[in-house]
Amino acid sequence: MRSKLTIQDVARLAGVSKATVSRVINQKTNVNPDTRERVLRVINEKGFVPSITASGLAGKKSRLIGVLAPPFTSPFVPEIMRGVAEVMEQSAYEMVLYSINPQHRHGDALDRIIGMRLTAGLLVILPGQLSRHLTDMHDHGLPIVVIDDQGPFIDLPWIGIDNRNSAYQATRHLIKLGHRRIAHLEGPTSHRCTAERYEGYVQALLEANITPDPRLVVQGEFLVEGGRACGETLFSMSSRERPTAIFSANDQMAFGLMEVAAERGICIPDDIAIVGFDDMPLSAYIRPTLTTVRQPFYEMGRVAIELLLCFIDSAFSTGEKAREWDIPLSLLSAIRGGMHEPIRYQLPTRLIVRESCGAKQPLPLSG
Amino acid sequence: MRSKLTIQDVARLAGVSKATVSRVINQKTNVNPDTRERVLRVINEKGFVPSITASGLAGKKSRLIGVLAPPFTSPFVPEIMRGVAEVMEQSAYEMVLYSINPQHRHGDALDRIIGMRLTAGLLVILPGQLSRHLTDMHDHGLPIVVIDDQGPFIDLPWIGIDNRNSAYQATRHLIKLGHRRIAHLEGPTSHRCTAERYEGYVQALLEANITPDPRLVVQGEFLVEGGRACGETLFSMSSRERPTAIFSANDQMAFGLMEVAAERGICIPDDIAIVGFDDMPLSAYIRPTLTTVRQPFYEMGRVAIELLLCFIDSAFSTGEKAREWDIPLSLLSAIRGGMHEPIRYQLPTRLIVRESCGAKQPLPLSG
DNA sequence: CTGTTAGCGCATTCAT
DNA sequence: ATGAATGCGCTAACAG
Repeated sequence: MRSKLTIQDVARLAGVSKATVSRVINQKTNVNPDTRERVLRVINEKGFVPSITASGLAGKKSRLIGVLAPPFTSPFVPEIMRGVAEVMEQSAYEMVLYSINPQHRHGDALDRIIGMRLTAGLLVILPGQLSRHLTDMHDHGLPIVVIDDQGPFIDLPWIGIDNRNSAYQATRHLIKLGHRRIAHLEGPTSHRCTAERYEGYVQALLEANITPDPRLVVQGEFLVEGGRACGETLFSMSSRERPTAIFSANDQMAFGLMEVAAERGICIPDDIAIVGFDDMPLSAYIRPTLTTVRQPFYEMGRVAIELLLCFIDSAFSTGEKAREWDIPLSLLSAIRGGMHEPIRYQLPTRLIVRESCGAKQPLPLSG
Repeated sequence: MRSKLTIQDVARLAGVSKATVSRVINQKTNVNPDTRERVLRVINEKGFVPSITASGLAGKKSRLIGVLAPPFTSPFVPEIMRGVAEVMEQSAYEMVLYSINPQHRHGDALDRIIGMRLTAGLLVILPGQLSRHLTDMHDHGLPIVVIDDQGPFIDLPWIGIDNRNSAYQATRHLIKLGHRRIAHLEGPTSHRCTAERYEGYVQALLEANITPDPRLVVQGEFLVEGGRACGETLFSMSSRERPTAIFSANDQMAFGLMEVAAERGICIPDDIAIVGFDDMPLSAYIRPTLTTVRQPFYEMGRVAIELLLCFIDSAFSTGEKAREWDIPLSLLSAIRGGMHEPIRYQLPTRLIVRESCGAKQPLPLSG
């Protein structure tokens, strides 16, 4: 193994000064092409890798990106992280991972993280409510991008989906299949997406001249158990009142619903049609397979981290096009132009039609 | 947001020297309790957090732990990471995450990671074969702990399970249920665990005076698709030759098996009993629920990171150029507790009995 | 016990 | 276009 080299060593071997080596490393233009070549050869031959620590200290900028995420066992986190990791690999940054339990207060942890000034920016993946700390940090210049399910109502650069419209499409699908008595499993009120998905549901009903029936809207906590409870309630209704279809605000609750249905001998989709939300890995495997709204988690991760790197770069350099991202021009100009409207990017969802709703084949979402 | 403080500021506010502040921060004992108290008060009041970057540079030791992991979408990674993250939260270290695609050659990535000397140690989660780089690094003093499925045959501190015995127990369970024609779905030969699990399978057969039938051993690549192919093969056998039970070397292939069974109207467990390996989240939900060997992924993560922190601490506490690569042999053996045998922890697995094997209730593993 | 001094490896002025 | 000098925030040696 090569023993560790410093810029000093490279400078000596290449017959130049440390400053010149530093210039080459940092892609400065004011270097003689000849000299550059010589330095680069030494660097490659010896396998020199600059110390990220020292350069961070000296340059007053870090090459680490902090990622705050809930425990990986949350069903959607792995997919988001896959997108994040792929982009990070291509970048010059490394990722520092902070696992945050959303149940606990994370103010302290945040303080520690920010206070350390270890990272050049923060990607925050947080379901549920957001800490006020984050807005403070952002206002003071720390680049932050948030992925959450709260909808575009926060004051930070935000990546998410259009919950309202997605729910609208899901419900509309059921209506187009002929259902009139459509129930809705809400999530907890603490999540803003709960209200949005509910609104989309109601909107679809109204458009079809169906009067929303409050008895058909029941609430769970986004967990299987809550779905079970709701199932017990709904399936106990008299056959005249019982819904013929259910739109669940997430897949997990739909699973609970399906369990209860199986136990009671209620056939899906013949007796009851079900549509979920999220498209978890399990949803394609459970029997019957679950029709659901797919959230583009992988893309959300990619876009979020790309946006964050954008911020960081433009914070460092004076906005010269540092890289080419597939981010809409409007967004880029917003970033660079220093506009004061918050940046919000809603990624498109897609209705994945499977067995649980009784449709024999996928229908176009916009149909 | 508090503006950034340095040790300098704290020193001034507390009326002591920078060195003293540093001593307090680093829990040195040679500080007057009174002085310590005063410094700590200032630190807390002002919310001072030392720069991990600067201290890393000056102290020649990093407070970052590198974690090399395959993409999070690998089914077992999230659980391992949960264990890792929980331990990290309690420690003074931060985690730098490197996502490594096991398909690609990861030598380059490793070089970059190691060369950067960013991290004080490495936790490596790698299915499949291990890079030789890692052993080199370790021999030169970089603390490393490996979690993999290769069995205890590598020269690095290792956390894993007893594949052979686990497979033995799984097969034995099927035998105790009365099965004599038991097939085995192997994994790819590139994984050492494949051979081990096969050995455990054969051993159980032999102990029960069952002659292993080579036609009943088929191979997949640990993926659902491979399981499907194996299913086609096995279920096409004549009723006299067809196995009555199958032990699959992992759950994913068992899923493929179950799909084919469903398509052919073969009933699990009445027509065929199935046991898997891993206990993936899906395994408890798929119908029928899958009997399988549970790998303690969460615990593996915990134990691995704890062991690694142990190494790192003991490397630091000996004080002598602990982070240099050309570490004295004496120190290396000290890290290993003076023993020269490599450190290997095999965590216990557990057979989770569910519906797919036909047993009506859990049987004790040791029964 | 505590203050002083000297770097850690690099980026960034200044000079030239 | 290049080299010399200064300092990032902190730890570690050495004195007192």
